[in-house]
Amino acid sequence: MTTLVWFRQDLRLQDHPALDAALARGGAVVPVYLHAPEEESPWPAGSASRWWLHHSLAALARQIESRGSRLILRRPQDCGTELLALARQAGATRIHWHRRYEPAVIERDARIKARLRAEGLECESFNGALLREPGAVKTRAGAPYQVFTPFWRSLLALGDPQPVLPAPDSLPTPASWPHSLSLAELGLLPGIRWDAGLQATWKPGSDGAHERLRSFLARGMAGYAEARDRPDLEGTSRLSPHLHAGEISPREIWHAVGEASGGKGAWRESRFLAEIAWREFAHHLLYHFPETPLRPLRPGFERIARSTNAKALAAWRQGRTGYPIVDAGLRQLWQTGWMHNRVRMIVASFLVKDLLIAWQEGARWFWDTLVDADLASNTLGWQWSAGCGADAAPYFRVFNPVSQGRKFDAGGDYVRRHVPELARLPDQWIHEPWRAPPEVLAQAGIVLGRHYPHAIVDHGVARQRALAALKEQPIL
DNA sequence: TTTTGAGTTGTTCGA
DNA sequence: GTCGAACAACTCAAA
Repeated sequence: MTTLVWFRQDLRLQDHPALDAALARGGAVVPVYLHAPEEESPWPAGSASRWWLHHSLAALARQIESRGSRLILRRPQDCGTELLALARQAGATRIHWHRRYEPAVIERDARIKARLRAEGLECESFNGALLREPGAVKTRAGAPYQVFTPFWRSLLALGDPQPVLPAPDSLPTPASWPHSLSLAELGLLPGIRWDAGLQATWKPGSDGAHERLRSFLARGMAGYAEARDRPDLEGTSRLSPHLHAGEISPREIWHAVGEASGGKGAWRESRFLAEIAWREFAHHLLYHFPETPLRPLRPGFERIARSTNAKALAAWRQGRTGYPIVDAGLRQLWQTGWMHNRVRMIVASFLVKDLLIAWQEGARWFWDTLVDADLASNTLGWQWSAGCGADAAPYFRVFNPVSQGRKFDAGGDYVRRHVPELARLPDQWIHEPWRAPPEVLAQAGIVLGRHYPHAIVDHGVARQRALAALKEQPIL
């Protein structure tokens, strides 16, 4: 009896319930990955995500091969048809996969499952991505939570997630293998090789994920709550792209935190696991409010007048707004496919409030450029910043890019790293070069408007404009 | 059903 | 320099 294991956002062998269940039944296993971006419209993986996916698949294929098996790659228009064909070619009677929670994917998977069953195949899906699935965490009234804190308390009350499943030592192979494309034939890598910065920053794959987790836990959790807000430090785990690709599971992280703390103290309530819980919360919200990637959770916000200033949007994307911390963030994103969380909030506030541009524009840009682009987390983050989502920031909370820079990048290291033309500016002026005395600018080799742009808006003016625009809207 | 306390991440102003 | 209040009103979740 042969089982197809359809790998999706679960590119790992450890803690893999779909694979584990296939092995438990005995018989051969055929590991399959299908690249079908048309079926994920309107959110097919962006360029940075595809780069990650390429390398993550390479890592997974190596792991599978080291266990005497193969990863079959295909590039179908229609996954249902392809799975059916693969099952026939491999003599498989069962198909296993892990559930995903994006609206278009849920719909597609339901269609596929019905079709495969109608064709006489056994189909089973599992939870491989979340501590608790949507539906497991509900208010007493049975409704989905829309506020994080009670959600988190409720999640904690459910206790520890199930123990981590070990990776198998070997994978039993079928009598004959279906044909596989080469990884290059999936066409995931960019035509123009802009990916040097990504290559230098990341190690996609399960091994890379576990190295990150190990070094993060070794630094200790004591200073995390403060260090995580400092873009100039290595204070965060940087596990987000690994989690998105499923190279590591949240259950593994949960239990690893417990072990690292020796099971002592309030490790379950730690700030770090709360961040893992935010990821869960984002998935719950996406599941229960599937229209939110495109529309505000709070409908009153749809009527807010928004600018369509293409030049301002382009300046924001390119990191040429004239606000150093904003530009540093957007350039870090462009170069490394990632941006520090604190800076994500700063650039989001700047786009949505200072420039009055729709949050959806920011979400789209992040979608294409982030290696951790995740529909649930990206949607939650942008709606939170725009003030139109769950647990949203109040409308009058407008980040000041200068004071945020001073507070969280006091020494200017982060700005200097990503905006090298400002590198010689003293700390005092690094976050507001327009206020530096002319001789200081000259000494730093900067002519504003030539080496570094003038600020595209005056934050004081922009803040007042944003407050007025948001205030005058009747928020139903 | 109604009430009540609370809600990740801020800024500015004036005492 | 420091501190508290104001910046709104709404919605959620539980009692």
